[in-house]
Amino acid sequence: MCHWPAVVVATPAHSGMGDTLSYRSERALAPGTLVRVPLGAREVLGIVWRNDAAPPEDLAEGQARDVAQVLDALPPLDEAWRELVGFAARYYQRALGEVALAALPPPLRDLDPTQLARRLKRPARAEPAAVAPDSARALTPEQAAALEALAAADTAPALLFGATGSGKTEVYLQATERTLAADPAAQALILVPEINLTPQLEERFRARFGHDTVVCLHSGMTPAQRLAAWIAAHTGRARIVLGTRLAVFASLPGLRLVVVDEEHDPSYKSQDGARYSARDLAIYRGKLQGARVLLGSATPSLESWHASEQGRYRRLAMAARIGGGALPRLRLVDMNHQPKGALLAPPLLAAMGERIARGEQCLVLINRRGYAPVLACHACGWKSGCPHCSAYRVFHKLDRTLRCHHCGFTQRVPRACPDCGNLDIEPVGRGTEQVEEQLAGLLADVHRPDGGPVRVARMDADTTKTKGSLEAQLAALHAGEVDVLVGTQMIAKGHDFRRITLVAAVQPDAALFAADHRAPERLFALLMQAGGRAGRDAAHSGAAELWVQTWVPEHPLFTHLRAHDFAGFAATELAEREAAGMPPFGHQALLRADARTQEAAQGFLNAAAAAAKDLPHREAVTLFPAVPLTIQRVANVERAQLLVESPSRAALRRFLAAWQAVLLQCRALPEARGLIRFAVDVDPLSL
DNA sequence: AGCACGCCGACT
DNA sequence: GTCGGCGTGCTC
Repeated sequence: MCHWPAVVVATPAHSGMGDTLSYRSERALAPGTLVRVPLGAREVLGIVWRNDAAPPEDLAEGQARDVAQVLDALPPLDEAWRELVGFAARYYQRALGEVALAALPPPLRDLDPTQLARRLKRPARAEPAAVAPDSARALTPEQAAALEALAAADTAPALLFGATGSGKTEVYLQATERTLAADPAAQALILVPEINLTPQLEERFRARFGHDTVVCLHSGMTPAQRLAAWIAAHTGRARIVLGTRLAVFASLPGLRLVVVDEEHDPSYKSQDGARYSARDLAIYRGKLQGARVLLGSATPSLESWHASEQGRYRRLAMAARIGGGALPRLRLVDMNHQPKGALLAPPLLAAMGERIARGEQCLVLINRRGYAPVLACHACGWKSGCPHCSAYRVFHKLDRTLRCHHCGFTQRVPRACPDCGNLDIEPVGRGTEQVEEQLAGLLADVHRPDGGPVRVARMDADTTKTKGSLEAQLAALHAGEVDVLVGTQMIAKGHDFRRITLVAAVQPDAALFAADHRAPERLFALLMQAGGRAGRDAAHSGAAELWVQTWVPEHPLFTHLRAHDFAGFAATELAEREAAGMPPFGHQALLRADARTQEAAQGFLNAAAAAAKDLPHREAVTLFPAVPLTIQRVANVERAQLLVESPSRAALRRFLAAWQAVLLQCRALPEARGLIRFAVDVDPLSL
């Protein structure tokens, strides 16, 4: 008796192969079983998707090869997991095999059954479950109400709309606690947007639930750590998985609760490979597996907010800060009335000086790292363009380099203008390095309570790239060794800074006029989040301020920000979206192309549009002409995209599915000569 | 995606 | 004369 398992292996959609490959096996293999199968000259990891009684008809006699090995030390991946992966592949227009294999921890790919068995036998590290005494268990009335609502029979996803400092984390902890207590096999998945945010949450969860109950899953872990964590989740030994977007694919047979913290954060959308949204998949997974889904944010995505307005999600609001502290007061600085060229306006500097003199801390936010975004020659007009990208190289003064932030191309700063030899080349615009450098001088007259000079520190991707440096810098801040912290948006996120009473956004205006329709939404979230860093200590919160320097103080975004009125802001934005047929009222996908030349990229896209003429649901979608990306060339690759819109999500998905085969044919067309790759981005975050 | 096979430039 | 550049094609 012979079986014909249909096996999924790692083949991208571009391979033009079917979803599964048929192999031969002596044994019946349950769906979800991991196997090693021959593929060409290699032997690769595969997942049994079905167990067929006969080989497919189109497979010539004797063409099927034998399953090489069965990794049966591992329980098969359950049906819910396979359905999640299948859905993600269909929805995001990628090959099933690519999504399925990418969802497994990388080391699993080259482990034979013996090695795997050894890994499984390895006992869990016996570290003491240091359950710390818990000080934060007392709930505010709003937290208690949110937890009660979450426990109700209604299984619709819940949107925890909680102000910064309202205690969302405690709600996550107690929701998890209740979930685990209700069922000895229950598991919980906690998603956070950034690796940086896992350590502090990990600590809180481990303190409450014990060390071995919790495992982390994110791309910053070593392959061996990831494998161990994945196995612990898959076998049920770990009951809480805490991780970034890739953790949404963790195998969790007992999943009963999914938390998506800061659900509005764009990091949940993958930008390469299958471009999935971990937040959206978490919702789907919850439905699939009968798990509660809890989305948390002080500034929800307009998609989630809209769903909660319609009643598809339950909205649980927590407006009050723990300890009754007030949210920071908005201070807008109209830059039209400030001295020309001022980096920080005098009133802002004065306010910072007062705070520092009182022993309080300030945060200065500027969303550009480096010293200046461009270096320019005023004699001939030369600018520090990148030879490989259509972007400027950023001037980094500390190491005297010009660095392209897109392709990484780095050179020493030229002594003179490379074009005309003029010695007088100057930085244009400002970045974190410059703000840090100048602040020391601007605050020279200010003294700390102990009489010492003001201490300014900078935190951005450049100062935190070595391991442990982020932690060290945060520790220094907590210890009060820093009076002013200058940084990019990484300092706005999540971290709990007790003694900060003033947060300043130095030049946020660019986002107000960006072509990207989501830019205001992101700016609002960033400013709310940044402001939320101030006044977390209730004793100081009365005086907490969020300063924003702007050339357009009359912008409606600021009116809503001043009132901490997210609902008002969302209503305005949603009205605009509705009028324009944009998400969440309409649905979008992008077809993106990378090529040697812009002509080839656009040639492919336009040919693909033309070839879509007779496809199903073509009349339900709008195809726009191909256009170059804002940054048209990166690392000598030309980039273009084509927008697809439809009022119907289902029609869009079906159209895209039918289009896939056509796209493969279009790459062979003469007008696509020079095409390097293409990809479909469903529900893109930026156009 | 890998990994083969396959046809044209600078090296031991 | 070979090593190796990446173009094209295949993988049950």
